[in-house]
Parts: sequence; C-alpha cells; structure tokens
Amino acid sequence: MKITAPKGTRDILPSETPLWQLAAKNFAEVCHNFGYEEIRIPTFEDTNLFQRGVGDTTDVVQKEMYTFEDKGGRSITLRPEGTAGVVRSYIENGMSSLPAPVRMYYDITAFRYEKMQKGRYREFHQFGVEAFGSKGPEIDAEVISTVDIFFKKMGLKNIELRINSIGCPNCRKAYNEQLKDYFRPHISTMCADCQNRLERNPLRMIDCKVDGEKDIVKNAPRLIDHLCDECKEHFEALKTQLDAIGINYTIDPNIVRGLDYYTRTVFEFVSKNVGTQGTICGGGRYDGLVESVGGPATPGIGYAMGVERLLLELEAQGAAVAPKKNVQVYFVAMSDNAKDFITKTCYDLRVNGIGCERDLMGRAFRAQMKYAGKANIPYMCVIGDDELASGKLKIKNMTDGTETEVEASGLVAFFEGNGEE
RNA sequence: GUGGGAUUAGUUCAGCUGGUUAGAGCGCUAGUUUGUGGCACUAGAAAUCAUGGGUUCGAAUCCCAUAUCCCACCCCA
Repeated sequence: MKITAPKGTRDILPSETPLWQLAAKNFAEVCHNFGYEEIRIPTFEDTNLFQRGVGDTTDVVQKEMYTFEDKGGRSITLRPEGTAGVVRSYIENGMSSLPAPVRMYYDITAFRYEKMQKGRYREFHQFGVEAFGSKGPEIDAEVISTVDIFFKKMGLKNIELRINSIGCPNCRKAYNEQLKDYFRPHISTMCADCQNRLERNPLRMIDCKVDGEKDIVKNAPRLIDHLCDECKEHFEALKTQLDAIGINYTIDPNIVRGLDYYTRTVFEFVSKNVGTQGTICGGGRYDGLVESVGGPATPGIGYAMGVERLLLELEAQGAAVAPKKNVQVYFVAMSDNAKDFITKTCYDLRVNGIGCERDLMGRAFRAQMKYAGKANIPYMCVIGDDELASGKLKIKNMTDGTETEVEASGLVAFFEGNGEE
C-alpha cells in the first residue's frame, strides 16, 4: 500500500523553504523592533483551554478540533490557534507581574479538521502577536502597524486593511436584541443558515454570503452605530492613530470574527486576488479573555497571520524572491591525487565558513563541470597535476567566465565575505 | 457537513468512439576520445495507467464503490 501525506497536510520542499525562512526572519525582525519577544508554546494543550478560551459555541471548537485522549486519560487537543496557549502561559507564568505591556510573538503550526481548499489546510502555519495589559488604542494601532511594516518588508502590495469595532459585552448584548427584533419579522425570507443564526448568533447574519445582498440585510442596524460611548471613543481614537501613521484602511461594519473572545477592535488584512480565502491576517482586541481563562482581568490584543496564504499572495504578486545559495565554489578533480587535495581544501574552507562542493558521484571531468554549471555555483576551480605541482589555482567566475589565479594558501581570503548575503 | 471537477513516469500532460510492446516535453543518468560548464546532439533509467470489484474474447479507455487531489459553499489564518 502506498503511504501518502495525511489529508490536509503537505510537505514544504527544499525549493520552498528559503522563502519560509525569509518570511520568518523578517517577521521576527519587525516584532523585535516593536519590543516583542518570541514565545514558544506546546503543540497540544488541555482541551478545556480551547473550550474556555476560543469559545464553546464556535465552529472551531465544535467541529474542527483534533481532540484525543492520551494514555493517562487526559483530554488533549492539538492547538487550533495560538492565542489561547499564549494566554494560558501568560497566566501560568505570572506574567501579569511583569512590566506592562507584555508583548510576545510566535511562529507556530496549528491544526483544524476542515475540508481543505486553496489556502486552507488541516495543518497550517501562523505568525502571530499578542500584547497584554494595555487598553489601547495606541497599542491597537501599533499591532496593526507591525503587519503593515512586515508586508512592506516582504514586498507585498495592495493588501486591504479592514477594521471594525464589535463593542464590549454590554453594547453587544443590547445590539443583539435589536438585531433579533429587526430580523424576526423577515426570517422566513432568509436562508437556512440565517434562520439558525437568528437566536444563536444574529451577528453573523450580517455577513451572510447568501442573503448578504438583500436589502433587509443591507439596511439592518449596524453595531458600529450602536456602540456605547467608551467603545465609540476607542474606535475613533484608533482611526486617529492610523490616520496619523498614514495607514490606509476601510471601515467594514460586516467584519465579525469567528472566535468568541474578541471585543472592540477587530481587523483583517485581505488580499484582492487570492479568492475567497483572502484573509491573510485577522485579529483584534480580547479584553475579557485572560479573565475567562482564569487570570486577572487584563486587556489584550493580537492577531494571527496565515503563512500559507501570505506566500500564496507573494507568489500571485510575483514578489517572491529567489534565494541565494551558500555554496561559493565547486572543485573539479582530474585525478585521484587531486581528490585528496580537494577533500582537505574543502574542509579548510568550510571550517572558515565558506561553502563549497566537490564531486561525490564519481563523475568524469566533464560531467563534474556540467554539474557545477547546473547547480548554479558561482565559482569553479579545476584541480589537476599542474595545480598540485605549482600550488597556484585558477578560480573561474561562472557568470562572466573570467579567471583569477590564487595561491592555494590564499583561498580562504579570496572567498572571505563573499558568501554572506 | 453540502456541491462541482479531476487522478496515466520525479513532474506537466497526450492517449479519439475499448484492440496486441502505454507516448511526449521538462527533469534525471551516461556519453559526444580524460584541462574548462550552461547550449546542442546521442543513448538510457523511470509507469503494478489511484485502489477494489464488474461488463467484455479483450479495459488506461465503459459501469459501480472507495481513496486522494483541486475548486466552491460553510468556517477561518
């Protein structure tokens, strides 16, 4: 029987990893510049954490989690996202007594049992950021600007920032009632999903894909018009901050994030060409989350970015950069004596941090050169009896064909500083 | 969970209405007379035609089931 990668997983091949590494490096750099430090959390957690943190009624918890019992009878879940684990760690390690705000970023895999399609996998990668202790809105704007700067650094353009405020539990509760009263008389004209949502989660009816174009939905009262004074002030201040930075955004009253913990600020960075999985990054404020997971009342804000979607978009925009290889020089051997010399020479270069290759396949002279050419190695050096006798090596530049004569003892100096980017 | 399309060398695909040894491009290996590569030319390796049944004298081709992949709904990163 043929064994294949499990459904929803995929290999990230050597031809792709350089781009992943570049993205991770750029993301870390941006975060560091804002005072964020990396946290690494477990791949699996107590199932209760996600039920309490992400929310029992969400689709993610109800039908998408990889949950199993371990040999000790504990209910374990492969993390479906990163925020809950970071919050758990924040509480468990007493980070509330650290100087606030406590800011962390992460680079993780996450797991969701979903039917897959473009930009959606069962094992996927997220870059994320969480900041605890500040009520904002200045930090809201900072968090958003980490994404903006990261995208700039990756050469991504035309990503639309959409923001909204979904208020605090108080204004949302009042609004939910209003919404139910508004829709109830018209419910029979709406889709089956919406009929279900009416009592359970009327907020979602607003961004229904089926009924979304209907006038009933378009004219529905909007949460953003019914915020309490404090939430309204917060949202206005966030806009002022973004305007001050010069980050473009559109206000999208229909953004309703699917995880229960969000309050007030919610935002998405949306691609204009990745199709329906266009949300590259989504996040928001979660002022009640730490408390609901068992910690002290602590405001927080964060986001997660889908790395697969990020790279999909990079590719679509042709912004993906060709990685530079580290191997500087290929040694071609003309005799057995030359091979011994090359073995030693390669070792010496590598000890000094210079990348090099030599034949490992028993190839003939000409085939060795062919390999060096195809492998795109920038320099080639042929070692034969002449070189062994004279100690003078000819280094050929494969791009322009020019040759430079170098003493065997001067090889390291010749390539020094050449290999770094 | 719902719906549509697909599955043939490593890879991208061809193979018409069933007919004998299943093809090509790219990639890979070797060579084109052992002191200079990419190109070109020649040769070669590589496929239980996704799996299991069925129809038939005969199935990559027709039928059924299963699996996997892609796309959309839903959900979300």
